[in-house]
Amino acid sequence: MCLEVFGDRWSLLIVRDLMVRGYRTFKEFQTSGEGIATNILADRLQKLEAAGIINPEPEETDGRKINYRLTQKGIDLAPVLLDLLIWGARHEPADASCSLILKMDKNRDQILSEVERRWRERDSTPLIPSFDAGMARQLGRTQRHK
Amino acid sequence: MCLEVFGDRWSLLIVRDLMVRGYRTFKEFQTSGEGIATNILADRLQKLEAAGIINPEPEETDGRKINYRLTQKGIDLAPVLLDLLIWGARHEPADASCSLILKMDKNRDQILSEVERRWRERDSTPLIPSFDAGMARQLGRTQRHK
DNA sequence: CCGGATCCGTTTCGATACTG
DNA sequence: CAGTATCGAAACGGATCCGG
Repeated sequence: MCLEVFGDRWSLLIVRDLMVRGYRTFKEFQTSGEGIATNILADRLQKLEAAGIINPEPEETDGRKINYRLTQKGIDLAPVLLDLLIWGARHEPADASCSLILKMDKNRDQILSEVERRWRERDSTPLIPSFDAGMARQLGRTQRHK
Repeated sequence: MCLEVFGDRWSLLIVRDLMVRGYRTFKEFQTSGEGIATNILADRLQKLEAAGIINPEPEETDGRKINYRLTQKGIDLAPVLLDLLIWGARHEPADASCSLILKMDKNRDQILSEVERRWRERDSTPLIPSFDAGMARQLGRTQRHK
């Protein structure tokens, strides 16, 4: 079942940050600005691992550090996220990045293969900025208290 | 933000049942087999309405009955669900319907326009059975107690 | 009957503090 | 840095009640 990923407020954000931004470590997620609590973060990382979506690999140079990385199954979520992004752009009040995102609908396949290439080659340079911006807006925390 | 839909265990199931199966009424969702509590169901229907994803319209012949229906914004979620389904089929242990679903990847556009046509013409006949089966397997409740 | 609303016990979440 | 421990807050689930 995929309700470990969807049906949860954080898992999708983690996947996004791994895929679109170049996040790798516990710390990066923690200070991501979304304000996830450490225990929840730890729990979600575990569950995503159990679901075969991410994989923790100790860094070679420094055994203490752990680098989380999407598995093939994880990177295969890219089409879902991209469609979600397009959906949001289409129905959100107009905004600068929306027209850019809607253009992405046209080169859908091209963008997806670019995402996959980056993942395969461990290329962590920032992805298309409007992709990131759109994702942030679309999936951003809903600021629920104070 | 779209976290009213994703980031919740039930909303996506409701959208699925509206889109793929022909569900329309409170009762149908309630007895859907997923075992949603009536208060939660009422709450989610309200929230989906507030998000502009569904629309309640009283039936003409019988004012008591209410028919819930996806809005344009709601039916536009079809690509996301379809990709989610394909993702699940690709990574779930092989199963009869998987190969069918993977074929859907090829006629993605065709299937999406068929879904939209059904919605536009209020055609509630069952959709491609393997679509439904896949969705049920993919999004089905995780049987969490007893 | 249908579409909820209300009450209440239980489970899960989340913020903060703390630890190896 | 990468997590546990704790504990109050919120969400959930079951049962029951209610208006049309």
